[in-house]
Amino acid sequence: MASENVEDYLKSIYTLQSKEGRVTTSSLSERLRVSAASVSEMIKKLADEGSVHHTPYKGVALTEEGKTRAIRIVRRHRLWEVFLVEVLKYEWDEIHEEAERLEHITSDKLEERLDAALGYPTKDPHGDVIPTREGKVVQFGQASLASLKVGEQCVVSRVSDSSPDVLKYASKLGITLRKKIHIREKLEFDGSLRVQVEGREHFISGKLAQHIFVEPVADEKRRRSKSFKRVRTISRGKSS
Amino acid sequence: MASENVEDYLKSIYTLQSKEGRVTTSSLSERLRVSAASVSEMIKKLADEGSVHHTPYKGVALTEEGKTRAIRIVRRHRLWEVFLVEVLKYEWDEIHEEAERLEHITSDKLEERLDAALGYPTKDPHGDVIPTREGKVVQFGQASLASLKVGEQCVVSRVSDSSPDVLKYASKLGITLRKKIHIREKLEFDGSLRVQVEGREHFISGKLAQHIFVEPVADEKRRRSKSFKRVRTISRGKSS
DNA sequence: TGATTGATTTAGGCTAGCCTAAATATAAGA
DNA sequence: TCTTATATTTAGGCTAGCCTAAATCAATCA
Repeated sequence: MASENVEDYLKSIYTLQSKEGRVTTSSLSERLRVSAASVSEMIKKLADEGSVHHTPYKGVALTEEGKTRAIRIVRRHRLWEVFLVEVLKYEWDEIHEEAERLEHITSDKLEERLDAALGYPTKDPHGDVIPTREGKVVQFGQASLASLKVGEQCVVSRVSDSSPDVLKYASKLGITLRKKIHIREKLEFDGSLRVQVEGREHFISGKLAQHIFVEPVADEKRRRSKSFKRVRTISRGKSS
Repeated sequence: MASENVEDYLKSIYTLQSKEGRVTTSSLSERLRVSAASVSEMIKKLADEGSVHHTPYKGVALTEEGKTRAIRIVRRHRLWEVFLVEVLKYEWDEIHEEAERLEHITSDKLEERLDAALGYPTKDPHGDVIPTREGKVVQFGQASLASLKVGEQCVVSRVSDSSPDVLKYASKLGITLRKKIHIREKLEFDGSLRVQVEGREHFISGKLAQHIFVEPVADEKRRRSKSFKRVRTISRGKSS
């Protein structure tokens, strides 16, 4: 496979592409903590090898091949995260760095065996979907907790893994996957919330609420029948 | 920690030191498949940072610090090997390469958790001793199968992991850890043996016999007492 | 429109490790 | 002892990725 550095670029491009649409030299520079000049060089290299399309001064986009490679790395990352939590008893805020290293040295066989040993999980410990080996990413629509109104109830389906501190704090409040949340109060001017989780009440800033994603409370029976948005499959075609 | 390359050098020096005593530029060059010139450069670097003693034109030896680091890597390598066999169901001839990569990206915490999850194993799947976290390597004396005489019996305690082919062949003959072997015949001129294992007889070359290490047959009773609370399969609470 | 500003790319350098070829040290044999 | 063969080291180069500084492009605003 490719070098670790190349893999990191591909993965970052993939993530930024899904999250923001456009991927620029500077966004990559910031994300990878590398100078814009270095990014520019690497982009040229990636374009030469056919992993990205590059329009100078405009931005990059993954080619089909680049996207496939990126998704594969994301898959490995998330499988390792499941392993770290389920088998090695890590907390969900401790796993990112470890998975970041493990993903790059994972052979096809190792990926396969790990997947099997874990029971073919479909989500990582933060609730992010684990792409299939074929590169299919089945993303269920999710609403941010920040979008709910007073009186509504919901169930936590994902917490953004962008910051370990957020994760740590969320779990301290009892906000972990599959927990039920009631919105008790909402301050419109700053988006902050008073919520109830497991019988306890907490105040949550609008900022934090944006990192927490939820689904409607479902009956045990027909759990998957509803979601706030449409179920959607991001496959090889368009992202986001 | 150090770079992957430095770690590989330290580990190789450690292994060669244990096996042959003296460690030369050329032996490292051969083992690491790198030119002698490159080895010479790296040795200078390692000497400068205090990991090895170097007498130009004579050879290298690990300092205490270098040895500690090398043993730590060996420990990680062997823990991963146990993991690959016990948890991911690899065969013992498939694990070396994977462990070779995993060992370099293993944080202290990961090492600790892995060790715990595996039930603090003391030997890897080939029978090699796993150094403790403090760097203690408890090596029990072992005789090579090649040193036994006709009529003797023994129990397999280790099989050299220097070649996957040897491992594969050995397991095909039923020669795996803790198996009992009877020496039925020995040809002195080439050291080859006729042995009985699990009721079947096989011919074994002297060369192969040198890769198989054995202990005297022990009482059934005493052997059982080892703790076996290892993770053999992964049982998980919830699978998202 | 044309100047300014910010983003991007190019130029020129650095390091870690690798290489081959050349120089040098040791050891072994005449 | 002297010569020769072999092992080791040094010299000089290469690549991948990183950097800063300088040059260039594009987009916006006067």
